[in-house]
Amino acid sequence: MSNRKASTAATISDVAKEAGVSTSTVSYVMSGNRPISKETREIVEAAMRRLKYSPRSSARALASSRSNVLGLVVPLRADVNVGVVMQFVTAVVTTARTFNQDVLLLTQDDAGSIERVTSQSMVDGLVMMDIEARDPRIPVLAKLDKPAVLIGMPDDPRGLSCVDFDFAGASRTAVRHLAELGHRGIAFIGSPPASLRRHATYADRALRGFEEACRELEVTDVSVACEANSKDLARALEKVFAGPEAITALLVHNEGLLPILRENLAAHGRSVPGDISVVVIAPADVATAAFLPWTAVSIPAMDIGRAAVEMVMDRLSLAKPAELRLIAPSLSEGASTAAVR
Amino acid sequence: MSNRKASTAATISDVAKEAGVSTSTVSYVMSGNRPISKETREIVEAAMRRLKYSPRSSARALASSRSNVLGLVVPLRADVNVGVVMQFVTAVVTTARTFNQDVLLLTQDDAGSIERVTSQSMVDGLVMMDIEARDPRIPVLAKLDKPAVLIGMPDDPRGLSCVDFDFAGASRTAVRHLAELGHRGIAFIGSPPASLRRHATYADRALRGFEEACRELEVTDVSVACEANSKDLARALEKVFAGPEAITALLVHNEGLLPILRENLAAHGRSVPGDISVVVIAPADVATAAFLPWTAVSIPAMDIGRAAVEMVMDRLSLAKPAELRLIAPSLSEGASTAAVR
DNA sequence: CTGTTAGCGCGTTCAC
DNA sequence: GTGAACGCGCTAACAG
Repeated sequence: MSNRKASTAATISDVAKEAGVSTSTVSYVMSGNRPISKETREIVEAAMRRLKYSPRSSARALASSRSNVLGLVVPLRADVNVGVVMQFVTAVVTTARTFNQDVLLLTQDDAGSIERVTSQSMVDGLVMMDIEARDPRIPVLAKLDKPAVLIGMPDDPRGLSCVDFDFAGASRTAVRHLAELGHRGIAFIGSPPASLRRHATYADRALRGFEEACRELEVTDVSVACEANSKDLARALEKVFAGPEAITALLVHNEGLLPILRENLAAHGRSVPGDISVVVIAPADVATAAFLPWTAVSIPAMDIGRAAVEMVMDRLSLAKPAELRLIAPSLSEGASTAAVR
Repeated sequence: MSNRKASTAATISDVAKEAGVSTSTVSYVMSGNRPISKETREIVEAAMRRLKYSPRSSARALASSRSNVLGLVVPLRADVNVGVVMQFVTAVVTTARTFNQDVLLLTQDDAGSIERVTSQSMVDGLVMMDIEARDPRIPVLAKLDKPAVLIGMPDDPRGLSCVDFDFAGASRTAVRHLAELGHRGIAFIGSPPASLRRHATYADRALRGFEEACRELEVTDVSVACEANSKDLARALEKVFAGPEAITALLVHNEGLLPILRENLAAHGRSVPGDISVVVIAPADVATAAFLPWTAVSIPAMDIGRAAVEMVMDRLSLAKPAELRLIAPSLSEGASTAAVR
């Protein structure tokens, strides 16, 4: 019986003694790696409960060469959107728990953290956010013996798994929707200049998709990068409306502008959607939380984060080969688009 | 010499062989727990480099009963500000690295995650954000054998270490500043109702500090909770300005409102600071990133996060007793306050 | 002082 | 269902 002073945490051999079996039996009960008779299993489980046993993760990791931890590299750049980042992080952590994995948080600027956690076997795999077109970390990751999944689509994935929202398709969907409403001049208000300069893949691809769609549909297009503040938005709109083109619609790919967009358009004498239609590319909750919901192509942060974790786990457990996955866009109509008049 | 095919990662005994010493010597070279002659040390270090040795963290953790990982519990509530959360997270991760610790990310809603990671010894200590006045997790934490630090000040810390910004003092500082400018009617626009309802300690304390300061200084006060969106802000301002009191200043403790505050005040026919003075309680970068910088009592997220980690490490390494630490507020004048006219 | 020997920490898994 | 080797690094005790 349980007559021990739990002065120190119970170990597997404490449980074995308490249950009157060997430690290997206890281990097999926990892992299920071998069939154990129902009676024995119940005795062991009761002993574990009585001793409040829980295995030391370090011992387990040492013996099994598995940490059950995933590394997640998050960006801390001023030009990325904290809201979107948090959504991804939440999705990754939540999904990881589903696979009985925990998440170690690594920051972009902590150079060498990737090598560190992987060479010390602190993590079984990695998920990386905010990938650039020619990201210098990709060769590093490709050499590792641990699976890595990129959230983003670099030019050359080097055999790494990648998953991302189809930002180009999102732009195309938005342009097509606006074109069908009769708009023949559309402006793209995009990511901050910094994001474009470093070729963050979401920024690049949304812009390219926009330009291609406009060319195909013979729509006049303007595009302008914009920081997430009122001052820069004013400058951007200035540029958009000062041009010779008659702009009657906007595609906005910059979540931080949404709270101030309507007012700034009003300052230019344009009401939404009466004078100008607006489609945004943003997480669904942000798009609908506005005073009037925006017509939006939503960034499915949860789906992307989930897919990223699934892909790491696939490579880990099933030794699946690398894959590229793009998540299809879908447009939901809000109160910010109307037929051109 | 290094004539081994690095088919599998090097271990400490590989290094020992390569250097012609015993494994304990290698260990002491790494830990510095005992003096090693310069020559030996250099031989060992060279061997480590040649074999690209890095110790398995699980083996190290098993032997030393230290994981070198801190758990960080972050809130994912809709009513907390993602920007502030990210700042804390960044501060905690950055500071943790300073102590050679990594950070495991736990989410609030993952019930039992605290017990799980501590009973499995996955973490050496915990940092918890978003504490409520009578937080149900506090008794749980107090029973653990791992040190925990709360970011927030609960009613009864039960011997846990706590650190927070002095929100009450922040409100007092702001009210005093406004009173000195001659304002005799001040409105407090606070956290979302949800935060107040669950008594998030920052929300409660900022409000209480405001009310006390107004009473002391004999200033007329109104206070209203507010969600971070335009619609609710409109309602809140309605309430503030419809009352019988002559309100000439606002104290805003809700970061999410800042991008839309100026426009909404304009809609009420009030310009800042001509008709109404505004002080905000917000992270410094948010307050200064606005079109015109706000007069602000800044939330020093970096300082708080750093202090939290330092306090966990103190308790871990130095076995220091629990302490309560409040970080003093300081007001920086921006372009949103002026003498009453 | 400097280096070594030996045992430990705790699960996992293969051979019987 | 069990015994025992194993994974890998730490450190107390001991020897030169």
